[in-house]
Amino acid sequence: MKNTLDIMKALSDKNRTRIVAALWRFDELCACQITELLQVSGATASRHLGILQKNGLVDSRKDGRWVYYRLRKPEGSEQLFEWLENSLSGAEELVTDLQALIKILGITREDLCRKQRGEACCPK
Amino acid sequence: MKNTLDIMKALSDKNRTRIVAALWRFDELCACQITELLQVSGATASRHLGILQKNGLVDSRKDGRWVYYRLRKPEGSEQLFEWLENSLSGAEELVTDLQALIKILGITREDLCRKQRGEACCPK
DNA sequence: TTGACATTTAGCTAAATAACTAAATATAAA
DNA sequence: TTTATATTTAGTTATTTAGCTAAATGTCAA
Repeated sequence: MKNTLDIMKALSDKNRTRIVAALWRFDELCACQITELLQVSGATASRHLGILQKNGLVDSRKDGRWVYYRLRKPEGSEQLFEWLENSLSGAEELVTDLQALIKILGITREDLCRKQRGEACCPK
Repeated sequence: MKNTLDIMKALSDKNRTRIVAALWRFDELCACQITELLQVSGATASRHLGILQKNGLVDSRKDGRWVYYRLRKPEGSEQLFEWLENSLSGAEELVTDLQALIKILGITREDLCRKQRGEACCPK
């Protein structure tokens, strides 16, 4: 029972659902791209990713200084994700996120991270 | 998106999930029976029922002094509930709840409510 | 009409959680 | 090796939420 509740709790936060939805569209995203998408501090993004990972909803892969995340549907959660995907289809926030992600992916990771430190540098 | 998150939030509380599971077994239960099952104050049970109702997960029917609740699956939530039912099947807490409910349903509502006021009166 | 009583609402407290900043860790480049 | 930097962890604060008690509401029965 605890596990069931934990999975729902992990998914019932707006920022974490936005992460999941982003990973539906783009197979793999790095922490800094997700930080940029959510417009929160890196530490906050990291915590949300940690909660998703702890509950088996994402996997991470370290590549040098970057950590990449991708979705992982826990055993037996197919129906939950089908519902979630249907239920969220067309959600305004996620359409906006998709557009933002396209821009974010057009920036090199180096520039993106520089941007996050506040040094003006990137194409808008 | 808000509605999707609200439904998951409503379901990711242990006591509220116990209410939903109880209503899977027994079509209709009154507030005092749910209060007895959860072993919380009447006000707390009422609040949980209110949250479920606000999010369209239960319906209520008033009969004199008693209010009866039954499940209502919101449009398009079939997969969510299928997952929830599978995911919770065999959960220890719910097996215990089922046994408790059988006893609770064996007590008249009058005695039950007297029991809740602390006056020793009921068969254990 | 009055009193009893099931349920809900209001107001409070304690615990959980999301956000931040700063420090720690780990990797790459100079 | 030293410096820069991507991510995580620690520590703090603010918000949310679950629980309680007490008061309010609505219904039944005397």
